[in-house]
Amino acid sequence: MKVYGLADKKRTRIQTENRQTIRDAALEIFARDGFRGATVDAIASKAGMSKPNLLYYFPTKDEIYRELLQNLLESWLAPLQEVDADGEPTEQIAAYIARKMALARDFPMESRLFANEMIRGAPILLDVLSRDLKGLVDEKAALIQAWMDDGKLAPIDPHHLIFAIWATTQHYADFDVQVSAVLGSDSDDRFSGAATALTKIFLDGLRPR
Amino acid sequence: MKVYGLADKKRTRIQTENRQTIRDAALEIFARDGFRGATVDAIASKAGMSKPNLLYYFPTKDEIYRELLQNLLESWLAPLQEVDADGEPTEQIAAYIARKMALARDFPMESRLFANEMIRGAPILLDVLSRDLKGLVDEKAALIQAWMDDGKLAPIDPHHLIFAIWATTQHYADFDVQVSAVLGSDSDDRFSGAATALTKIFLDGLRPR
DNA sequence: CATTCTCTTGACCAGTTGGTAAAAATAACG
DNA sequence: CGTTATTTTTACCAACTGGTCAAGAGAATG
Repeated sequence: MKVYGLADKKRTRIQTENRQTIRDAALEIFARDGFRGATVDAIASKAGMSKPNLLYYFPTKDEIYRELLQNLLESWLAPLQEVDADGEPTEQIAAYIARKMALARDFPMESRLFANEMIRGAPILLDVLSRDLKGLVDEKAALIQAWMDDGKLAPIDPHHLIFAIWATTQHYADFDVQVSAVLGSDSDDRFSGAATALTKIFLDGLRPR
Repeated sequence: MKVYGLADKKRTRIQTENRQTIRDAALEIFARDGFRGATVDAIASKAGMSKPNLLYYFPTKDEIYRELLQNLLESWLAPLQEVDADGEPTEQIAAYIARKMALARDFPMESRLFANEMIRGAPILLDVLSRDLKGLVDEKAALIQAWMDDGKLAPIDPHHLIFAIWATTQHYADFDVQVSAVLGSDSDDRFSGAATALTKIFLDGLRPR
């Protein structure tokens, strides 16, 4: 019996365990080598099983990749969704930066997987990007714009503001080698230092008051 | 006669042309698929020549990749080097952002190539990162710190400030699909809008004055 | 404990991979 | 124009690629 049927929900204990082991291994490999550069053998080896055994749980390399991206998107959109129209604007932005920063710290491989998919032109995610993501961003951009119109925030194109928050936070996951080569400090210090600096930059900027 | 000798400077017209054609093709492929995902066949095909023909000009896939990274680094460090200790601080920062933004606009594939190398842990560039790059960044960070100590800029960890400028500008090259899926506007508008927004963010921040 | 269902393995396959060798075609040059 | 050096092609190779298949090992259940 094949295990990966899409509507199939009755899973054995072994199935549940092994599928998760495979996901974990695949995330590492895909995040580092990209879809084209990753091999089923490498994933199987990291998962501690033979290639045919892995392919018993997932039918194709493609299917593993798609499932990883699928799982990723939910947790990826959450921090922006939580931006609250009823909150205090600068507080909401600061909290959003903190949430994204925590995500970069705790799930760096997910961030790199996403970056890889973007760099190669988002062949899998393009649809969901221009539908769900665009919808959410437009909605929150409108909210931020309203805050600006009320004079509660300085007027800055809210779309680019959101991009800037994405870019700066994800940078610490995607370019971790570079950051650590330059800073040298340990991982915890880097992320907490980054969080402090980014909050200052986004809220107050560089020009002295 | 082999063509790729390192100390070999006497190049035929055909050699010069074909080596450049290969570099251009390889940049596209490596930037999209990463080192592991790129194939010599794909590069040769994009360059309009056969695989053995390509390998007459570059001995290995590795060699092409290394040469691209080599060429890249010079133009990559330049904008930061140009930050001038004798200039007006906020002006210098703004000009640096503008230079980096122009680079992202005009050389997006170079940016993606670099991003790919970082994501996979910088196996080729790690040394030069922790030597040359760290040296340059530390030097300019000290300069920025001096400006802050003089009260000419608000006090923000200058290393993280530099990272933030890298992240935000390169984002528009590396994540171009995402940005264009969300914004939809044409490329010129995206980049000029980004430049305006980023300058405001970095100089004045979000908190209304 | 026998039987059925699940899981794992080894052997295999066709296509692709990075790269080589030698010959054929072309260009450069005296 | 003949000769030499450069460039391109054709044929090839061993290793690797994603994936299949059938048989065997192991677990679950009556």
